[in-house]
Amino acid sequence: MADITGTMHIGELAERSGLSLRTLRHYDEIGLVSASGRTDGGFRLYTEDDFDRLILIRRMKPLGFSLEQMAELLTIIDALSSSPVGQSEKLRATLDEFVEETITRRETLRAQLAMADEFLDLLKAR
Amino acid sequence: MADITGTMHIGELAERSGLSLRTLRHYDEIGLVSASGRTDGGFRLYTEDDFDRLILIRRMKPLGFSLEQMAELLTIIDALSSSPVGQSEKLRATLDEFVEETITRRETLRAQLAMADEFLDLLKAR
DNA sequence: CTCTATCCTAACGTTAGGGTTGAGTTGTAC
DNA sequence: GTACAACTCAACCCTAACGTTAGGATAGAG
Repeated sequence: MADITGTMHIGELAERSGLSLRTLRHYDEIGLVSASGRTDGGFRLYTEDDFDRLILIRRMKPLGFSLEQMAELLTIIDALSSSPVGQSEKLRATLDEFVEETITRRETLRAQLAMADEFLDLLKAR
Repeated sequence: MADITGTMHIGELAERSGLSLRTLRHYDEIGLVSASGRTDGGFRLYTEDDFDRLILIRRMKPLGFSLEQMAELLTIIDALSSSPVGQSEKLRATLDEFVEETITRRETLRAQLAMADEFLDLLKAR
């Protein structure tokens, strides 16, 4: 095995993250969260960092970002945290755009919640 | 023409409902909101009632029901409002199930909103 | 070894529409 | 009455984000 200590198979990651096996394989396929390694037999091996990435993604999902956008955002965050202390204006600008987008989408979510309540009242009135 | 007074073409309905032409045609195709008539030339004709149905659907959408489920619910509501005053236990039971489901989904929406806020905090902390 | 749970890839299916094409329809303008 | 712009039609292909088989291979306990 590629014995990186503290790795898990896809099943454990699925259970811990609450995402389906299919979803995890899909994320691996498109490169959103790739398995950090493989066993000799071909089983995906995931690390604790992979888990963290997934949690981030799960929090992003309700906002309706595409998987591609999420990948982009993760790339930016990674790059920012390992950048030579300064000199990353473009990254920060893009990050700020993301923050703006997120605020907008959050507002949409709030509006949807309101609509849901209206709808519930309507249903109950029957 | 099939001159039912107070009808509109698909374009007007689209504008008033905020839904796309494609969406309206799709809803017609699957029978979710069918045009109440057609011109001799084949243009869809929609009534004010069709508009009301659409508004209801728009309110349901954020809850994540499938179009099929929405169709079912609309059928139930229609049947209930035109039933022989009593005798509609099954319908009412199904309606109650819908209300339950709606409450659950509303809760999910609320949780997602919370996740969105967590995510925003996370982003801003960078 | 063998058994069972878990994992693999490959590939087609699904939902809710978006976009395009080429042809027909409406209603206004003359 | 005819021209014509604006609108509409059906039919098609396309997309994202998985779900769903199907048929095999692997892991690790006994």
